[in-house]
Amino acid sequence: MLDLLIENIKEVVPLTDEDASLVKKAFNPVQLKKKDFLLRNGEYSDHMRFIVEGCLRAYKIDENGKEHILYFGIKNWWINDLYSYLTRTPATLFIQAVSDSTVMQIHRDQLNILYDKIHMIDRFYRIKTQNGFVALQERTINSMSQSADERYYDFVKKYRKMEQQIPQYMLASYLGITPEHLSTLRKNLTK
Amino acid sequence: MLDLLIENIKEVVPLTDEDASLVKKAFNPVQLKKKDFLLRNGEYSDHMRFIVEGCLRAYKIDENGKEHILYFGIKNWWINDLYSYLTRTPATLFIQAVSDSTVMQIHRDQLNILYDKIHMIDRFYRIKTQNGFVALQERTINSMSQSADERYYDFVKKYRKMEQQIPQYMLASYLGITPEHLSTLRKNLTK
DNA sequence: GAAGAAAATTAAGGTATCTTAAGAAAGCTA
DNA sequence: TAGCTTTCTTAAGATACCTTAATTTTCTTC
Repeated sequence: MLDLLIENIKEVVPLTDEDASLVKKAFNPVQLKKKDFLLRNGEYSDHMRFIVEGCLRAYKIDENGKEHILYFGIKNWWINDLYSYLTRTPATLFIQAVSDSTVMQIHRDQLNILYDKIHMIDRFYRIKTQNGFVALQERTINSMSQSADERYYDFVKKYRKMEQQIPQYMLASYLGITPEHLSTLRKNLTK
Repeated sequence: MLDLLIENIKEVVPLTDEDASLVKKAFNPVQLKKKDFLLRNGEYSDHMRFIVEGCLRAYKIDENGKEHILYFGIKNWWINDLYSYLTRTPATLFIQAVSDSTVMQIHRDQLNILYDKIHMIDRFYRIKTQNGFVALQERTINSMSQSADERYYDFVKKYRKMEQQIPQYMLASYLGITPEHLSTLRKNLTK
């Protein structure tokens, strides 16, 4: 499990063996059963989290009680309520296991120590966050310029693997439409 | 102009005088008249850019020829087509001056040198990007869970200053609605 | 493998936002 | 200040997507 994490980092920045060993010591595993919560609205998010196995979703519940999924995460992805983590305020997001999952997490205090000791850790999270920003921006553009069926079609094309792991009503929530509407879209697409 | 830039960095990370001097040498000014482009679709985005004065917008034109504004930037903000910058692919965004503006920019090659020399520069962009990510995520949530008039109301409340600098049709584009619709929303709000 | 729970489908009526088009207001430039 | 261009408004008809509710299908659990 730790090896996957170190590999993930080394794909982006170099680490000495000593660095890698420091990193390994700082992370702890969390096991989640399907539907378990990694984080709930109102709790503090004091960890950065890496998915070793499984599938999770980050979502928000609005004032009308509706769920809005912000993103999914699978093996090798990072997932968090970054706002809550950075500002040390209670989480506004829920993070829940879509299937049985394993996550490696590091406490903020530990990570801050690593930032100071290892220049490349700062760089790693810079690059990861930049990539995440770009992906989120892409999504923002698409949700502004495309219709629901185009967004659905693109999602399936891009994340076929993920699409097979998650129920349709979650995909609908991610796409910003109702499950009923997604259902009729699918019917019309296969016609 | 360079002082504003250094101040902006020092608000987030410490810099020695020597560091600051290296940073200063690496940035160059760009003057823009209203409606001038800092970047156009198809060009390469080889610089990171900091706004010293004025107001700019980053937008995309979709396949139907419609503009979608991703964000505005004012004094003290960073603005770029980060995707293009990071992947060295032609820009998909336009960045244009909404009013006469001054921008300080650094070439990727120069910035990469700074990253290696100054740990704190890696950290600075990590933190800036994390903040940007969080802001973009906030926007994504709002566009999924709020109606157009709520989004308009929130924007005005949050960015009163900016709202006064930009024409309404740009605000409509940012909010993801037509200028006609924004116009009717405004009429109904003040009633 | 039966019973209950969760998810997906279908369809009818409703609403937010869009499209088109035309006219009014405001902002530049000579 | 006049004339031209850009921006904003108004309104009517169109459409994408929503809401509600009932039915069917699939998944879970004992």
